[in-house]
Amino acid sequence: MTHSEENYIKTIYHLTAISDGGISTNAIAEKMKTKASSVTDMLKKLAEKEFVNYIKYQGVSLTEKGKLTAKMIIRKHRLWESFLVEKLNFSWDEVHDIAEQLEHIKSEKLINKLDEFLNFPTEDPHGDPIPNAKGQIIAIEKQLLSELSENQTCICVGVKDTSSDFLKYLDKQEIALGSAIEIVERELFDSSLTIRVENKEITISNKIASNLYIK
Amino acid sequence: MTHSEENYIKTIYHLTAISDGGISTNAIAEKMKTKASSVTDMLKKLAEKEFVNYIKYQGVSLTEKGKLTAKMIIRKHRLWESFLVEKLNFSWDEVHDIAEQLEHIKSEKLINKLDEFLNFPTEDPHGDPIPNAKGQIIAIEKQLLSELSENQTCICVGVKDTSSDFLKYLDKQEIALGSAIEIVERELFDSSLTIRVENKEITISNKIASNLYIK
DNA sequence: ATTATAATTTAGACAAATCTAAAAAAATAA
DNA sequence: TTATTTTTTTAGATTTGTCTAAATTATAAT
Repeated sequence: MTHSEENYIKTIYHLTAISDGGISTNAIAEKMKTKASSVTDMLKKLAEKEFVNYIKYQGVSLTEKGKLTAKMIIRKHRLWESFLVEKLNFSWDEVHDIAEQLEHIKSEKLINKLDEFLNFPTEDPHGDPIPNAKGQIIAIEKQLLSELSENQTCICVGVKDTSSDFLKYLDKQEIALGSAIEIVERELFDSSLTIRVENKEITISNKIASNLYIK
Repeated sequence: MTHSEENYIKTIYHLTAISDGGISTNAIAEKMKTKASSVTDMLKKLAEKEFVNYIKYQGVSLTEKGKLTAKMIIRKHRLWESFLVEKLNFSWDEVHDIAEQLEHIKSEKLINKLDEFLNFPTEDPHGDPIPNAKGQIIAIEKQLLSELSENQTCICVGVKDTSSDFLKYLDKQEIALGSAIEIVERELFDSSLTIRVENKEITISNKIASNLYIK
């Protein structure tokens, strides 16, 4: 498994989660910032190695072997992110790029010892579930803040968008995983929300609210 | 800097420590288990990038830039080895291969935070010095056990050979960094030593004694 | 000093991962 | 249904790091 092969498999896995049916060559190319022709080449190789089901012009999907491989890469990525935040005191907007590198380190023993060292966390610093050593994912129940109505209260359990800009905005507003949020008012015109967090009232746009997972 | 370039620079650095003058193409090829022609190709590239001084047929040496690069790679390698042993409870014979991968992770911030997390260690699990953030190496005074005479006592501070076989042998004999060792008898015929470690008397060959650093 | 051997470099080839440009197939619109 | 546009694939080139085999240079031996 090369780094490149692993990156393709991971990308296909993530794209599968948000769209049904075969994943298109272009969708992969766009996500990976590469050219469609490069994607076609790689899909042939991954099909040859039985990580994907691929039929020309008809998109691609992961085989069981491919899915397990993807989940193990994601497990590594999220465990390393947890390590960086929990143990090395990185902030949650800094860890993605480093974890992108660390996820390719090859050693089953390492990742299982890291898991133990971190006390078998079930979610990473962004609230995303961490697959266990068998590749199983126990997803917690969650919904978007934008789906709640006035006067309801909830706990922030994750973010949908994980861009640095969004995460820094949340830091500024003192919204973190575990924060208690109460919906004070919903504006009908633009669906913006006035919420109470940490005893402060702030107004957030619908775009913000629809990128915050709560329960 | 590619992984391959980093590996060549590291190898040249290590070979420089044990031999004077220019490092030969063949020496590098042997150490890296590759072919001399591949080494020649890479030396040209490294010279182009000013990591090495290279004159055809006359061997190679690191420039100041190359030396600093080498030391930063070694810093990463040894800090990760320390992490694996201290925090993840790996034994000292298991960490080399994993650290070979981890040493290529690119993030200055990561390595400095790791350094801090480990409390700025000065030696790795094999007793080798860890270069600091500026690339400075503070080497501790040490000599080989084989150089000591009868009745002298000392403390084990490192190993010269770091092969898994040797380290496992030491584990079996309960010799670790920090162990107090007393020379009970030296056999003239083969220079083997009878030593007292952890209140046990054992006999070790000269080969063992000349791979143990003590002070 | 000449010859033989060893070390090193060059030349040319290959695999992996990428790209551009052109061709082919599929999807969409008229 | 035909034409146009978009998507996808192919063909051929490029870069990186490697290799083998041949040529060159250096070293050692007689």
